[in-house]
Amino acid sequence: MGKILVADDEERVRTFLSRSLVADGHSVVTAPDGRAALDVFDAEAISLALLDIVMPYRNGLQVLSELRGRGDRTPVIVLSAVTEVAARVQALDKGAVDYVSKPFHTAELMARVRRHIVHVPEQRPREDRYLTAADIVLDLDRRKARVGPAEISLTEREFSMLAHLMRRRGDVCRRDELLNDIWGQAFGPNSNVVDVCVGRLRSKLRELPVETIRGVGYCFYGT
Amino acid sequence: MGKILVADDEERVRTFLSRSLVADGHSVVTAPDGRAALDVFDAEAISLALLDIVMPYRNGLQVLSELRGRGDRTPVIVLSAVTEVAARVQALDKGAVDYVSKPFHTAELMARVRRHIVHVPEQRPREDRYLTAADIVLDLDRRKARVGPAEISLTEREFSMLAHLMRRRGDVCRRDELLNDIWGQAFGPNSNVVDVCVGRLRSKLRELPVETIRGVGYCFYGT
DNA sequence: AGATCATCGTCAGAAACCTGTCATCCACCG
DNA sequence: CGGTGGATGACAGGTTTCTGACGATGATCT
Repeated sequence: MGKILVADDEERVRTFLSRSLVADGHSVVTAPDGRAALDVFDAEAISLALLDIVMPYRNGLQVLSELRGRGDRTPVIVLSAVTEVAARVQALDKGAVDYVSKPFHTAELMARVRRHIVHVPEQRPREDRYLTAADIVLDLDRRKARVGPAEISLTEREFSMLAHLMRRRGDVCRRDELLNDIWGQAFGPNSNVVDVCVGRLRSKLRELPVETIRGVGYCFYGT
Repeated sequence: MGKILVADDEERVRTFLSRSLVADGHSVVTAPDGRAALDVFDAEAISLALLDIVMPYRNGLQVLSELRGRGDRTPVIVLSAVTEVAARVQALDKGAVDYVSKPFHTAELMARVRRHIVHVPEQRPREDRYLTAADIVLDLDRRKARVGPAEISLTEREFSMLAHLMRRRGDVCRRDELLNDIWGQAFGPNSNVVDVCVGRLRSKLRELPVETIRGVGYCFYGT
């Protein structure tokens, strides 16, 4: 039976995970960075990998891509402190079997491990902080949008809305999808919050590349 | 080819999920409670199930147990508003492939669905977003037609009409066929909606390769 | 505490838009 | 030349979306 690879740059996390996994009856190898992780794959029979996203040399997603590129189908669970939906989607689409965000509950993680034991050229070294599209730079930490020279501050709702639209740029976001993702299910379908919010956004950011798809929702076009 | 089963006691959630899944190219069946969910498994080919935990008659976990008891290995994703770790662990140990807690983000859930689905649906393998013929590229999501450099937006009706003609390019579409396929049978044969719609289309898209077959209907010629 | 301010959901009216009908005109066919 | 079927422009009714005003709420400041 193969081992479980734990790759994380933090010593503390590595030992903690090792201990939990061993206590659960698995055998474990660890690696402190992406390069080392890949080396482990060459050297040992790995039956499941836990990869942190943030790591030196190669991040978890890059390791994942490289593995899949080699045709290696070992199940991978991606760990990350990043809660962004985009990261999750990216990881899963790249072939991770699961995505768990830190802080995680040990028992849950162990259950997920048990479950799965028996997978872009888009380099994103550390730029998780800014979301850019079509002249707009959205600062995810400060909740501000920069359009050319001007910096515009957004309210909570406006910010979530814009971020969502920008992440899914090119795709049509249905009204109910936006409602669900930004407001949660606390709203009846007869509310026009979404429209109002888009309206406010449009009046703050002149020339916002968001078009209305009548009867459906909105779409952020532009690269 | 199998469908995705959505079992949840809340109407709102069911329709929301259906819509999202359909938009993602899957076909969907729903069930309002556990008993109905099991019936669906007997009646249809299901390639993945989304089960809410809280449901009448049988809850999601019971449904899951019963399925596994029968030897059915269909992947199941458990949904729940319950955030307790215990519930998660239980679900995963019972054989769920994933556990997603509400409120969830649509894009993430869709990614998880894509991840776990057994038979990739042929409805929309994702490249089907554009329909191309004779200099015209039709964006099926945004309801827009691109002719050379120009992008023209279409109304719902115009869009359906053009899509229909383009898909059946080379064939003659009879008037009553179009009426039936696009408008449904709610129209008497003495209406000229079809003509008007084609007319509007022709005036929006100059050089539309659609010819009139006198006494019969219309035909999109061109490759 | 009281005052002030920003945020945000609701609402109602306005604006924009969609779409079927109709009357009229035109092209084709015999 | 008459007749039929198709094209076209105007219009009206209905629907969707936008927008500005308002009030509730909660945070911040004095």
